[in-house]
Amino acid sequence: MFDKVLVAEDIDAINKGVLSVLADLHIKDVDQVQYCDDAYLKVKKAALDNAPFDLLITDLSFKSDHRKQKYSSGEELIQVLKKEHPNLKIIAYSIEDRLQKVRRLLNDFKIEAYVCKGRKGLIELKEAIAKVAENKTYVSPEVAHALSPNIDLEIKEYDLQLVKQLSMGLSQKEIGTYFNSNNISPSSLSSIEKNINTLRTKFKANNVIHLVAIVKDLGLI
Amino acid sequence: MFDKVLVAEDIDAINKGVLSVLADLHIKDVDQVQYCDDAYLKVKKAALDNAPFDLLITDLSFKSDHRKQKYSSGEELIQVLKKEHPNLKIIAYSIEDRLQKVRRLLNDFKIEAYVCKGRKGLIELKEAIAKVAENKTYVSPEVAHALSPNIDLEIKEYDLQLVKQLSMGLSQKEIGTYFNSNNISPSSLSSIEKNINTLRTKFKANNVIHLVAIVKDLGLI
DNA sequence: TTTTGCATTACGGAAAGCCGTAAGAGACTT
DNA sequence: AAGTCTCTTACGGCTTTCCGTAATGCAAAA
Repeated sequence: MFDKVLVAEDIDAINKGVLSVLADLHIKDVDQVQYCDDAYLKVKKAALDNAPFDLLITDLSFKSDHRKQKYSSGEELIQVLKKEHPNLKIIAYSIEDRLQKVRRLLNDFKIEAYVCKGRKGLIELKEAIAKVAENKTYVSPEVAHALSPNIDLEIKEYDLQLVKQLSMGLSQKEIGTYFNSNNISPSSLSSIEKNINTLRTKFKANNVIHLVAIVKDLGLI
Repeated sequence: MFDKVLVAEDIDAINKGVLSVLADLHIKDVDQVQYCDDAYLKVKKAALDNAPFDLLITDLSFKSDHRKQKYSSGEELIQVLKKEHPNLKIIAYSIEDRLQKVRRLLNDFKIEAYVCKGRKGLIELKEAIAKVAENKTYVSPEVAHALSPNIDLEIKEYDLQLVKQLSMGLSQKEIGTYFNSNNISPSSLSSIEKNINTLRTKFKANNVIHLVAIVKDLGLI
């Protein structure tokens, strides 16, 4: 089991819940922060002191407040820590259940576990900690299928860009010139029209406004 | 202080945090549910048994899962409980910090306190419980200015309807006939165009897509 | 090389949306 | 009663979007 664990989570109530789980597991050396930057600093400091953390349990989204932060999201924190401290194991503990995000964290950032905050989140978290301690990985059942290779419901990066630009108020012509100057292809008005049309039927949207609303509701942008 | 308290909150970690606060306050009789419907039933049952709850602490949004629910949000729960059990005091405990929502809960639904989940949420919750026990109200500092009378940034119900219909994919002409058949005035295409235009400048949107995206981001629809 | 398939681009007519102007309707003042 | 102000509606020209068709380019298959 782990000796030294850091918990990064802004909401104090959740923090308390996570700490209780660690207490259940008889992990003595537990530290806790409410800002990403603090997490980064604590990890750095512990490594310098030759007493590094074994495990980081972190939220993904942190409320912003008066304190200016270098790292404002758990994802940024994870990315930098995984690079600078590859031995640190990381469990993401988040309300987010979007498959694409889960996939990126697991496949690209190589985190050890992904646990969804939910009705049984703490139970799953406990299980995740045990698995990770055995050098295994863990993913909450709600999002476990994120890893199955045959999901084609995902929206491609290009389409995401497209809808995002639309949501930011650009006309289709403007998007074309924007894509063109940023070497994003295809960039012709015609292709953009065509792609938007495909997305519209894919998402069963009556028009572009509807499309953007749907995609926003799905949390894709 | 309160004798019998019910906590409605889907995420177990937060639930745990809230319960620890109630334990700190030496409140013995505490019950806890993870679904709105369960909260409703427990309150009903307790009232029938002549042992009603004094206080309900409830989240506003609940994750939906396999269990079909009659009440799917804390707001619906609050609305019905305040009507059927006017003596039950209610504290909303939510991540939501939109002023309009806070106002509606406090002014229209007459809840006793509104606490934002945040870095000091539990401390504020403790304070809120104490205040409410003294028949006072409490509002978290982050959203306290929701009650100040001079906020004119609010969007009127008509405009809300308008943007909502747009986000649902109706054309402006369709919205006109819809408004007409539902006795919402004005309903002419021209007026709808005009109102949309006003909203666009108000929210500094380049076009209607942009407008809907902005309004959705603000959580107004 | 030729063929085939797919993605990209071009174009043009129809529909929807944008915007300015102006006419009608209702309420309130003088 | 006439005037004023505001909200609503109507209309016309212009732009953007929509959608079908067709041409071009490119790469894998034959």
